[in-house]
Amino acid sequence: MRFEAITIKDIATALGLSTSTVSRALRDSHEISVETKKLVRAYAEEHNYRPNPIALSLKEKRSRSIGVVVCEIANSFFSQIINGIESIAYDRGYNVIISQSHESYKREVIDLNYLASRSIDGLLISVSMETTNFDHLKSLHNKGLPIVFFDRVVDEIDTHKVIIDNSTGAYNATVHLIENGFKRIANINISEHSFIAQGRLSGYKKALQDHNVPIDEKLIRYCEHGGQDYAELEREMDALFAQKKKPDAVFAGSDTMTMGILRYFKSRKMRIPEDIALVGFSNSENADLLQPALTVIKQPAFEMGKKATELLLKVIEAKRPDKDFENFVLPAELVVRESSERKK
Amino acid sequence: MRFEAITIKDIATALGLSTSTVSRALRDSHEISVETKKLVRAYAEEHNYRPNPIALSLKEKRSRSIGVVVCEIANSFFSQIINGIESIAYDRGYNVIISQSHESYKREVIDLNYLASRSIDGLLISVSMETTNFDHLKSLHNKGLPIVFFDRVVDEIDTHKVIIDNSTGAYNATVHLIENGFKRIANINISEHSFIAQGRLSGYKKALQDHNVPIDEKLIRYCEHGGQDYAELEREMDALFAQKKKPDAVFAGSDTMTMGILRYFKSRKMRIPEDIALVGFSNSENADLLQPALTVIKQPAFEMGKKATELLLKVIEAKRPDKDFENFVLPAELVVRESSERKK
DNA sequence: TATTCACCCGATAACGATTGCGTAAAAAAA
DNA sequence: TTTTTTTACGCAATCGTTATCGGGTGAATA
Repeated sequence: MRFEAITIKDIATALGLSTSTVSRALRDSHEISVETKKLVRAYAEEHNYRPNPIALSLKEKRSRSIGVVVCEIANSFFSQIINGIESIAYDRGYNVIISQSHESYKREVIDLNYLASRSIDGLLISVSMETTNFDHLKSLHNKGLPIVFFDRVVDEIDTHKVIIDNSTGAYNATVHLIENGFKRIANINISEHSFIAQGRLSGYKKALQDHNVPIDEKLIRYCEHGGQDYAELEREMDALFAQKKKPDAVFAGSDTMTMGILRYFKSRKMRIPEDIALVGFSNSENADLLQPALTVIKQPAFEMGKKATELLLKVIEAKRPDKDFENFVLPAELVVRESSERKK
Repeated sequence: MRFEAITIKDIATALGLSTSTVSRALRDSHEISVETKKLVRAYAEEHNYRPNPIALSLKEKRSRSIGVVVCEIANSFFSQIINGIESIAYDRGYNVIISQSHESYKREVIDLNYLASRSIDGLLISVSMETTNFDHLKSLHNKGLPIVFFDRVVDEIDTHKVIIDNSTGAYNATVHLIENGFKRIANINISEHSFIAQGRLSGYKKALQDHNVPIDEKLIRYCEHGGQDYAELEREMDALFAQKKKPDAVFAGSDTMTMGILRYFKSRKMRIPEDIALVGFSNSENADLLQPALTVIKQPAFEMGKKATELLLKVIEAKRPDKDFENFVLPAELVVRESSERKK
């Protein structure tokens, strides 16, 4: 079952012209007479002619499509980013091919191979949490594939990057907890190796230092898989609460983990914020409807997608390689709700 | 900045062969000698040769990509469906181009034009809530584009369809409310014209009839835009509660509306389920974390995406058109939680 | 009258890969 | 030895489009 469309050749034979003439007429070349143009345009319009993008791609050596790799699209933060990406790509005539790594390094490598073989013009990627070796990305980058990193970026590759100000976001959240009277603030973070976790950890530590709260390394824990796997999160939480000096607040380092921790507390009948306060990174639209309404650090995901795409298209459409790369930093916003209410 | 890959021609000149020989060697043709094959394969391997999919598409008149149109990807139900779609498409070597209609008819038409111009091999679509005229779809279908509908299907177009058993889902939810002692059960539904709303409404009515609860048309309301726009939902809810005989339970017809209604109740300080019970269609992963934990009708979204994709690929890859179309119906599952607890 | 331009258009090659057909050389059969 | 067959490869067309080059016609200029 195939779906056949009208071609320039069809128009040419129908009107007794050559394909070159038809092509030029449609592109409004000055070397075609006004009558011929009219004739061709009318026929094309009538038969709903659309240039074959595949033929164009082959000729122009560009596919007008960009690849996107994220860990998971069923995650508010990333689906909002994708909305931002699509909003720009769509306007500029690019289509977007989305792949999910599901936080697996292996899957990320496969995804990239696949995208490269689909001859994408450029790549937008937020690397998986498992990824510590970046050779697959370096190799593509060296071959000249335009790449823009967003959110989880790779320091060692020199290109545009769009990130959240993780450090300030974490700082503000931690300060907020300190000011509300919490003393033992735990930090459950994503993979220790990740760029994101490092920023968030530094903001957390700086806030404690600035307020003369001692840093207790036992209150800092990491989930290598970012809490995609609830069992992993549960293990880390159990370890955290098995300690003698228990935390009175938890600051969570990702959307999935924030929800997972909330689930953990509820299952253990821990009252929030009376027994334990909770603040976390989250872009859920419904954080205000949760029990309790959650204090979150919200990230400008849509803007991030937009900005990353704009930068990528700039590189793709640049006549000559530009070595002047941007490191664009977007602010995170603290939204205060019940889950971090002042200790009585 | 362009990203150049090795071609068959490069291999041919490097080895002093013709492109035909190289092509045949790579496809393991019997008319190429064993040594030549070895030579070519080794060179291709070493230089990481990948056939150019665009050139193949042009030759084979197929793009190995399928278009997907949904209203919104930042919606658990649809992002889970997309996960299902990708899981199959990926394995079969197809890539997926996703477009969002944002529940706008106009945008849906633009999306389809765009996808058609990108020469997709097939289309998976859940039509927008605004869409009542299906000419844009009929036209593509008549031109031979393989289409499979999912969730929000179009009756008048004869092709494969994958739907949820909306009627039974709604029936079970309504019966559950009746059995828990609720008497005046309102139904807030999506656009009245939609296939989905009709199924859900019929299940709702049947449940009332089977239990001798009178049907009160004043308790049935529709949101044309499906609650994407909170103001619209608010207007309908205000109208519902402005009545003398107020409802004691609400059954909501979509994910967005369920969340919107919960927000509405909370903002009016209405207690759930004491003042008003709530049950709704929702695929949110976190319905159990809400206040109160929400009784939902959960749909097998991932399965739906898988099934629809399998059917589409069957049509695309069929040698000859098959007129025997499936109407695949998936069950919805009622998950009981606090928001519909028995009246004291 | 001869030359020079515009003007308008067609033929051809190219993008990368596949494929039917043709053919030289080697091997097998007569 | 001659003829036939087999082996192993190259040529060229094709998919749809555009860029380059070249050419014919008629009018304006020398």
